[in-house]
Amino acid sequence: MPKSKKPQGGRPARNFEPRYGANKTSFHDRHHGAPARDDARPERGGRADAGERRSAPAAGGYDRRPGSRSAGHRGYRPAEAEGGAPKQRWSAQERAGRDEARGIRNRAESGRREAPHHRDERPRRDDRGAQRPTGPGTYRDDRGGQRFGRDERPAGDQRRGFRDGDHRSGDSARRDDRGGQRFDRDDRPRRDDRGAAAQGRGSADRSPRGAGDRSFDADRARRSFDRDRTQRSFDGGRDERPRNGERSRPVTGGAYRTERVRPLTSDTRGRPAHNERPSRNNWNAAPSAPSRGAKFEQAEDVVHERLEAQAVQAVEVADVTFGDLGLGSNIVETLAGLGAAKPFAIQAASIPAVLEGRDVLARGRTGSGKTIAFGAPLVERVLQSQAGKRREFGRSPRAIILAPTRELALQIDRTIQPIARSVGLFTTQIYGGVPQGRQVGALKKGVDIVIGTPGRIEDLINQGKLDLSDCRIAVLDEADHMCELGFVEPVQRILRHTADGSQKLLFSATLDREVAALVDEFLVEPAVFEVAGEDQGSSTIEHRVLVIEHRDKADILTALVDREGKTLVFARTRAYADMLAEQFDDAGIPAVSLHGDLNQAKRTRNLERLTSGRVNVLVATDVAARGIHVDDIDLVVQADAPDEYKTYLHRSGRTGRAGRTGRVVTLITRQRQRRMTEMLDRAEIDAPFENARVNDDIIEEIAGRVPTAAQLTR
DNA sequence: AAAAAAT
Repeated sequence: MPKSKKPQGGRPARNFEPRYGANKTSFHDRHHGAPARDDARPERGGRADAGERRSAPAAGGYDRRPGSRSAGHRGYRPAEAEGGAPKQRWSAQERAGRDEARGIRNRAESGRREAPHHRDERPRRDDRGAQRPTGPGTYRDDRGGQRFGRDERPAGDQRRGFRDGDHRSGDSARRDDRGGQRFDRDDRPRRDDRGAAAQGRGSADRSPRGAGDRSFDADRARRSFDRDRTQRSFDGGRDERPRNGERSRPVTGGAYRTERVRPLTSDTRGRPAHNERPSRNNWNAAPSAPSRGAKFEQAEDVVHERLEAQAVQAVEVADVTFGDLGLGSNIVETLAGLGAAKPFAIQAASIPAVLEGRDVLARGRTGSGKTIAFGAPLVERVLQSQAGKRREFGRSPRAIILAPTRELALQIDRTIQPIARSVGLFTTQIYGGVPQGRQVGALKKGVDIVIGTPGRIEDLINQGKLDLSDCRIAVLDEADHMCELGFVEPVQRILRHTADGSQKLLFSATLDREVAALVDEFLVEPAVFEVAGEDQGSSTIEHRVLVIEHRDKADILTALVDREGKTLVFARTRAYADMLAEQFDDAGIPAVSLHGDLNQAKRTRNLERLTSGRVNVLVATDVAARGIHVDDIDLVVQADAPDEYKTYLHRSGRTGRAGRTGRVVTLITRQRQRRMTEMLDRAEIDAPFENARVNDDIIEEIAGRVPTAAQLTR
């Protein structure tokens, strides 16, 4: 797409959502199907505000618009861009997503064991097919299901009004409004764009798969075509894979199709908590789905069968190489240099799918190699899409990777940059807390892959300094987290700036229905992967819970971190993190903290101090809970127990990475035992609860200090 | 409560 239409017409039009008519109408509609509680939401104010602004852009908009109004000044944006103001009223889609996410969280936190009728207050969920009498097919269905049964919603809900029928009607309506120049895309917006990216530019010859690549892209288009035609019948008809128990887990993500990497073992554990756990089981409902165009079905099924067979025999996995998966030799070499000689399971599963151009949802537990799983094929694909083209000065990015924290964005770049550079592509980090200058400078020179956090990325988009219109791949790392309340809206807006039909990759160790809002709007027939057998039995992390007296807490913590290896301590608040770091320091144990109250320089430096081993103790808030990889943290201490099982999983996942051993200890008081039990149950973690006082041997043991060694080190 | 933009 020509760059020229970007800053002016293109982006604002893209943002504008004519589907719902005038603001007044949507406001009315908002009330129509929405329960009263909606009115109490704080977001409402913001939304209404945004809507107002948008309705009178020329008048009221300026005082709030950032940046200069005269050309040549920093932050200048042409007035026409006003229509593309970032803040908008919530679309039905967004609200659906928000409710979705909120519902999941609420259930996770409070209602897991509640009776099913609990959900009846949430009609949208129910008719998602969860309780549909049609049987397991409802769950299995990867088309209607994946779209969350848009055909099934009760009439009258505005949300459904938009979703009813082919979702493309909504898409094209929006496109129509953007102006005539986009009509050329209307018939096959998503697929064709993607196909063009790979096909039109000589990708196939470069691909190790050769001509196969071309057919895969064609396959994408065909599949989507098939889906459009046959969605209805799939909705009701494909019951061929009834899985026991699926109907009893209505809440979970059964709507997604899952292509298993290997047979699931955790499935059989039969924990009661599974009922309400929005993860694992339903993601594994079926190995591979014969749901696409029949012609290509077979080829793809073969691929998955192969993976499955290999995975069953763990030994056979070792036979797959990155090259086999479709990555070029430069990339393979670089991966080897990064220490990834052979693909991990999640990588073996997702790399081919990404290379095909499919949207992918993937869950692999912490430390299982997700970054490479999306990063390596992403680079390959960007490369293919540019094959034969000159890398122009000032070209706009072809891929974007979003992460929830700056440290994670940095870390992802550290992994992906060498891969990209090995094939002549450039990456840049775009995150807040640092001056824009360098980032903007890099963008001006031309960057192929952008890695960053939502705030700054959106900021630069709005300043007209980042153009995502040519961005054909978008990755959300920690996708479920990115779909949480404060995150999802900017993420959605950013994704809307990417090219029509851009490929979407969602990765997380705890991927669940929380991503529904995004999946619904942005993904087309995603492949869904998880690595089977990722239960505690196969984990290398040992979990323990210490039940302590509150007055002992400080001393016990100090005793726990007074040890040889690297220790990561999690605190609930920034202030407490600071306090603990200081306390440890005062006790002669060098420690630093990591949290959002620190400036970015300190954040980076403190994390680096742990990585480099200059300190062995880092006290962090949940800013460090997800994704952060420090090689050899062998003890994670939760000074405050987390509230959410997902947080527990991510925090504890800072240790025991890539098969190494690690230990997690959580401190709780007696009063918290019950909550803790429930949370561990959701996390599917067995951990002994042990009473501990300040000088108990158990603390020495957990710290890894046998008494004698302790004496030696003192 | 934390995180994510800058002001």
